[in-house]
Amino acid sequence: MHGDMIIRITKYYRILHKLKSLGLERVFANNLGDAAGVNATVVRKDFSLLKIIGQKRGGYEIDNLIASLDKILGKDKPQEAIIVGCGRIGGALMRYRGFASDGIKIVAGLDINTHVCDEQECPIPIYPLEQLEEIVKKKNIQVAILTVPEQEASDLFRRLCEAGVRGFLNFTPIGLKASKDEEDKHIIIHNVNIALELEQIFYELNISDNHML
Amino acid sequence: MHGDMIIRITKYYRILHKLKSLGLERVFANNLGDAAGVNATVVRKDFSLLKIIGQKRGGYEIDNLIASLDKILGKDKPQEAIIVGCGRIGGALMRYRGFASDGIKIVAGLDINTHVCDEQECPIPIYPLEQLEEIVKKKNIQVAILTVPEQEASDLFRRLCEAGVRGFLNFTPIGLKASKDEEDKHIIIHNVNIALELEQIFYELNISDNHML
DNA sequence: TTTATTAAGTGAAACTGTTCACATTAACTA
DNA sequence: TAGTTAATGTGAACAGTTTCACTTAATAAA
Ligand SMILES: NC(=O)c1ccc[n+]([C@@H]2O[C@H](COP(=O)([O-])OP(=O)(O)OC[C@H]3O[C@@H](n4cnc5c(N)ncnc54)[C@H](O)[C@@H]3O)[C@@H](O)[C@H]2O)c1
Ligand SMILES: NC(=O)c1ccc[n+]([C@@H]2O[C@H](COP(=O)([O-])OP(=O)(O)OC[C@H]3O[C@@H](n4cnc5c(N)ncnc54)[C@H](O)[C@@H]3O)[C@@H](O)[C@H]2O)c1
Repeated sequence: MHGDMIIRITKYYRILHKLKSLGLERVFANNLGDAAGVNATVVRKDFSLLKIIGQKRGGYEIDNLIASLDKILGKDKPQEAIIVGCGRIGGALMRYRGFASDGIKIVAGLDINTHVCDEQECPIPIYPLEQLEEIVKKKNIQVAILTVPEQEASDLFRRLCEAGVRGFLNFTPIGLKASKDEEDKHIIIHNVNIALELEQIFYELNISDNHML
Repeated sequence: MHGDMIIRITKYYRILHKLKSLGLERVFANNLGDAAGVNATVVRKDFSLLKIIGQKRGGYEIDNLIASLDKILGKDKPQEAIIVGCGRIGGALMRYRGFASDGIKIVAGLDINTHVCDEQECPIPIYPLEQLEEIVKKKNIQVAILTVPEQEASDLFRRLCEAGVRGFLNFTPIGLKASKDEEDKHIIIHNVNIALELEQIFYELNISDNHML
């Protein structure tokens, strides 16, 4: 898969929905490119690789395009996730309303302390950790957000894999890695390492300073 | 700059500190590679490009290596940042203790509502938004974490640039982009888009499902 | 000493993703 | 109907990274 293509596709997807809501029916690679901040040829190349075809001189039909991208992005199936560890960031994510507009739904939280979130402001139920396997199975959960203390991370990762979770958004600084066994199951792990992002920013500023003098 | 090199360097850096604390004095590209999950030649190539030299057959001196990386990562200068928007995620970040171990310090929060954080649990002062320019200048702030509602994002971005901030960690879903004018000032923007990460995970799961059948 | 071994160092090949240049086709124009 | 234009579609050149294969230097052993 081509590097940043996924990111571009999600951008196209968002833009297409906006254009559709504006009443447009077709779109040109050029406009889509402008809106996504990439060159028109990139758009065409992406679609070409994805076997999405447009009409010579007529651009792409937005409805068709959205339907194709729906399928490619997996939006034709429910996109549900659980949050494991409902502390500071976990809690913030539980209360975040912005996921719905992307079709993503947080269906449950798991924590050793189920009183971390008061019912009123947090509409998603929090269950005790013991019910993890039960909930994953009953709700057929594929994706988990991991926001537990770092020393708990790898144990819970194993346990979630075991229970059938295949996608992870890991906020702990632990670099989770799928074992040989898990690799076969195609476990997907995305790490969000906030401290690392900050380090990189400082690094890049540092470089550009050094280059200037 | 070579793509993932920065990320690898920060990994080496962490590992080196751990090895040092274990009492080791020298390290081989091989061991460093194992610990960082990359091949030994990658380590050597990275160091070669960074003009870091080791000793044939003797490996690299950890102290020298750390000193070099300190410089490259900008750790020889104070790494201070402010948080703009001390709500759910902003607040979580303010209360996070994990940055200190990477040498990063959050020195202030800015918010339109300064009562969002009670003094006891949050040791970092929160100032009213009006004092933004004053604080940036007085404390010579280079980096800001942006965790405001998305409709405020681009205005505040401009304002922070204007005040002299050059590095941004943006948690809003708005894709901030430096204007021509700002480009010359070498503004660094890192976007953390949590919804996008989730979308990508679902997408990748979807692909691997499609490939299997 | 001489030889063998170990690990750093590096130019070049291989690979990956992006950009370019141009062929293709549909629609419009005269 | 022939010619022009506006867009898609794509093989190939290009650029950036990673990996490979080999050279070099330092140390240890014989
Ligand atoms: N808060 C931040 O700004 C921030 C920034 C970067 C990284 N992180 C990382 O994110 C993770 C969470 O950070 P936080 O600040 O939200 O911590 P936190 O202590 O506020 O939250 C952790 C939560 O996990 C729960 N928990 C503990 N053990 C558990 C277990 N075995 N199973 C399920 N739940 C369990 C706790 O009850 C708590 O609610 C940490 O690994 C931290 O390093 C946090
Ligand atoms: N919470 C999440 O899990 C989550 C996930 C993904 C993205 N985001 C994004 O992060 C941003 C913050 O989200 P949140 O959930 O923390 O929101 P929030 O409403 O809890 O926090 C926003 C904070 O910004 C302050 N604020 C408002 N206008 C301001 C201004 N002009 N200047 C300074 N401060 C101002 C508010 O007082 C509030 O404290 C949003 O853009 C959101 O889309 C949040």
